[in-house]
Amino acid sequence: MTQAATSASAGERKGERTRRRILETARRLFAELGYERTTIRGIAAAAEVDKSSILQYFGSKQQLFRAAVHWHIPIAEMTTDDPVQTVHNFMHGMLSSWAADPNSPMAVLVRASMTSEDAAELLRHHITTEVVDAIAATVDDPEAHLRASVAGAMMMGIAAQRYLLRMPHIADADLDDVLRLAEPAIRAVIAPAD
Amino acid sequence: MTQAATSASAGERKGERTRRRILETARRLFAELGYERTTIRGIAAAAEVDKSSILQYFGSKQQLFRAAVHWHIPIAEMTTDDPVQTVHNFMHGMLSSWAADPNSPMAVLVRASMTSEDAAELLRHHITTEVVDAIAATVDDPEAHLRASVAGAMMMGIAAQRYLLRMPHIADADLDDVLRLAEPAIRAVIAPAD
DNA sequence: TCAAAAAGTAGACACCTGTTGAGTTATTGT
DNA sequence: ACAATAACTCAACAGGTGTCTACTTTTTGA
Repeated sequence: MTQAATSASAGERKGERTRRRILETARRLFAELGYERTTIRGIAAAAEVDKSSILQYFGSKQQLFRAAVHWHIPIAEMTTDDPVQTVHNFMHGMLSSWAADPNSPMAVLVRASMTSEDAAELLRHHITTEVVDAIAATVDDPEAHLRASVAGAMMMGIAAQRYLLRMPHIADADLDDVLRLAEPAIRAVIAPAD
Repeated sequence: MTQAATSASAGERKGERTRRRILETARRLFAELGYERTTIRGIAAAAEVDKSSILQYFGSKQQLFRAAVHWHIPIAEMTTDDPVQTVHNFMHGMLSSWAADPNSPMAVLVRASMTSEDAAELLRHHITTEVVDAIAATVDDPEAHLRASVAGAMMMGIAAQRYLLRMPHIADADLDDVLRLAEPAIRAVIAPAD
């Protein structure tokens, strides 16, 4: 029982495990409470770690937050020549990912962006360079970027009210029903030709 | 110079003036910073009032917040028989009111609802009973409430990204352009007949 | 096996929070 | 003019925050 017993699975340093546990717990709490109400002491208690360890690993609360909300959107696999299909991919991808994991980095960031300028700037940059630009590229129209932005805002509004705010009717409905109502509308925004 | 000099305009008690100044300042700060980051001391300093006066007038921070976000939507004047007109009234009314006053009670509440369950509950109740139910009443469809909710979510998404998050393209565009793109889409959600 | 390095812990710090209660000043009705 | 009352101010409390430093324990590589 020298080393193999506790360090578990792969030849993974012990620190990696706790680092990941901190990150997962932080994501969960940031998602539930927002940036301000989430405390380092709270994360430490939930992750069964000392508060000092968190600072040791991530430096500061801000840096921990940045690490927690870092995510990647597989744009290449979502954008197609067909706007109908593209809208469906984005919409379904976003909503089902939020449904599967209420603590998804994007949900956390959206929530925090309302009260933290730092978070807002991260979100603006991410959404603009990855989502809006990608959608706009598939739209042949002088207002392509505005159309993509409006469509993105609509999607985010639906996602926010369903998963973050949990508004009565929209949160209770089946995902398919929401998509069935929303998709044609969003398509109308980005597809001027129709 | 006994009383008319300082108590100003109407036969208004002195307390009314400061009460209103506190409320306006609170609205502004709650809008800029959200619920958590807005402090009673900060409001007191900005309103040039002692911190204790705020508690004297409103009891607690929560009660001050509730007073600050209390607003009324003139639904009766907005809903018509024509869904096209109704959608326009709601959309234009909401966006232009946010444009005119960035510290409108609704904007403040939307911002705070992301991090405060108390604020979220206020928003849910207000939106559901006033906006969603009103729109749903004009739609003849078994899914009327869901349709109204999805439409409302879209509107809020646009307003939030334009005025709260200040997303690049959607915040820079003319209001008319945004309305021109968004209205037909939202109409498509609540008017199944078309 | 055993020193070196990594990981984890305890305690304190300086600061800021909402809230309270007692005391002071200004404004009111008569 | 003057007592009654409303409006306001001051100082302090009890609790919570992020972060730092010094220390102890555990894990690691030769």
